[in-house]
Amino acid sequence: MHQFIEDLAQHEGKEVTLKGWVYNARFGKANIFLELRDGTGFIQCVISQDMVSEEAFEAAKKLAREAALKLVGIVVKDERQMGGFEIQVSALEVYGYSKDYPIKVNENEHGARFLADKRHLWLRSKRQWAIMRVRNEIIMAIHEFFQTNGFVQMDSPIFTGNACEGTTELFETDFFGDPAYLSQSGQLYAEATALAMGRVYTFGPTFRAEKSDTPRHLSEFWMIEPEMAFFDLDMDMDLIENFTKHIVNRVIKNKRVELDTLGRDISKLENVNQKFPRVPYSEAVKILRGEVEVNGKNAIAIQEQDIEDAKKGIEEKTAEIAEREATIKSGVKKGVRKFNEAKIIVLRGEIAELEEKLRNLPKWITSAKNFEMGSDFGNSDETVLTRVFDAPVMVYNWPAKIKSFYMKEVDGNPDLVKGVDLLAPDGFGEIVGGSERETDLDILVRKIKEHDLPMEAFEWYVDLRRFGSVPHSGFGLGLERMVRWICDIHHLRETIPFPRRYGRLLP
RNA sequence: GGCUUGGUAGCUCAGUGGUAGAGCAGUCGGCUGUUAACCGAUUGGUCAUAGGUUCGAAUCCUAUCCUGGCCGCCA
Repeated sequence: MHQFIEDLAQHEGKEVTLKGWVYNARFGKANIFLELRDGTGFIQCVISQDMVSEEAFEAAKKLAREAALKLVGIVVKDERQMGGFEIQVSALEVYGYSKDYPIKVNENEHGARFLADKRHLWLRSKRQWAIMRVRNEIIMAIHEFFQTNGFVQMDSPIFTGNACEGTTELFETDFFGDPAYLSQSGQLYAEATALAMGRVYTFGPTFRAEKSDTPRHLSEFWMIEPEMAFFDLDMDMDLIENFTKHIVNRVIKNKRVELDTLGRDISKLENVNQKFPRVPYSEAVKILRGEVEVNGKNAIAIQEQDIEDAKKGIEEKTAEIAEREATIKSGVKKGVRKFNEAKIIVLRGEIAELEEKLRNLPKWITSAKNFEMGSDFGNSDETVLTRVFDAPVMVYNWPAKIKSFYMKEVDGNPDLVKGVDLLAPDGFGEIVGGSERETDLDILVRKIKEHDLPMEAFEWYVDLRRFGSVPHSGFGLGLERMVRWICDIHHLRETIPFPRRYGRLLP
């Protein structure tokens, strides 16, 4: 039996056996410092020449990044270390050596393509480790929330015979000779199970065949879809708010080390602990256009300020590069030169990002200012809109024509439907989409026809309105989008172990 | 699908008409506690591919392929 790094505080001063991999190694004449990882954490292990056998020290000299080994040693308190402890090694045994490990300790020194090709190894990096641990915590928080609130998990099928909402492109497969499609949503099935079980949720993979090559899309992702009988839109929004708060607070409580590793500003996450603003679509449009301010903040003005900040940033960074280049040319020691050269590369990268911003922001402002009442928010519109809030914001009562057929009409205003989107702050955009469902048989049938959907494929769904139709609501959460927001990650490809997206099927 | 940035050593990049460069990784040596360790030395490149302009092309032009980013479609 061996111990795990995350439990070492319980073993202070005692001997432990650890099994893991060398994350990084530093070699001195009489001391070798191994940063060991075992999946539960990272810890520095010191191998001193006079504390281990000659054979063991010789074996340790040959270790390189990602070599696998067992080691025995004493847990020693050391304030300099990240976890507060280190291991003074007394014995070690190598399982497998490793040579020329391709991924650097600082993974930022690699391009996206290179890392994607090495995903099977990239997952061993500290940053990826932290993301996957947060992802797991989010999954646990989701199950905990529903399981302790009377919900039953009811899986929806992955093979389906029809396009559920009739819009998105699906992956077609062969089901004993008939065409079958990989599920793009479990919602319609969740409605059926909710009317059987009361309150349910699905938790499963979802597939979309759109050729969307963006930071916010995957071809295969995980979706959670609760559905509740006897629930209206207001209750749905309450649930979305409580659910989101529960997840974020549990991650903050249990995954602090991982969030710190990711450099996540936790105070921003703590902003969820306030009432989420609830804004009708029509009001959101006015905010987006800059016609209405929120807490003294104007959406358009914030973007214009961003442009000025970006320009200023480019000037400052350009000046700093010139200064550092002059320092290098003036003839300095190698260490100083190297330091400055590394800084210059980082600065150039930052300038490239700011220039990208300068190319985009004017387009975003134009899009926001000229936004037409009745159309759907684009990605940049969501970013601009959410900048005036510091908590997630719920936009509700949407135009019927841009939402799905199953959403319930707003009483007295059939042009609007009782849908709600939860938009995360800081430009992370839509995380949750939900609605109160249409309960009236005749209206639902009319809408299916209006959307040109094949009635025969929806007969079973319409049955739900024939036999004890009740008000019911639900929502869908994209798991990876939640991970992305909580971890503050730019691209969804880092939020799932093996991302499947347009142009990427391996590894 | 549209717009756009790039392709130079295993990795990340500089070089923009005149002899192919740096850091990291690798290899060798040094160093009594290192934190992306440090110090010294060293290996490594048909400058994406094809064609063109030129006395001379990594650099200019054309085409093709690949890549990063933004938008659209959406969770």
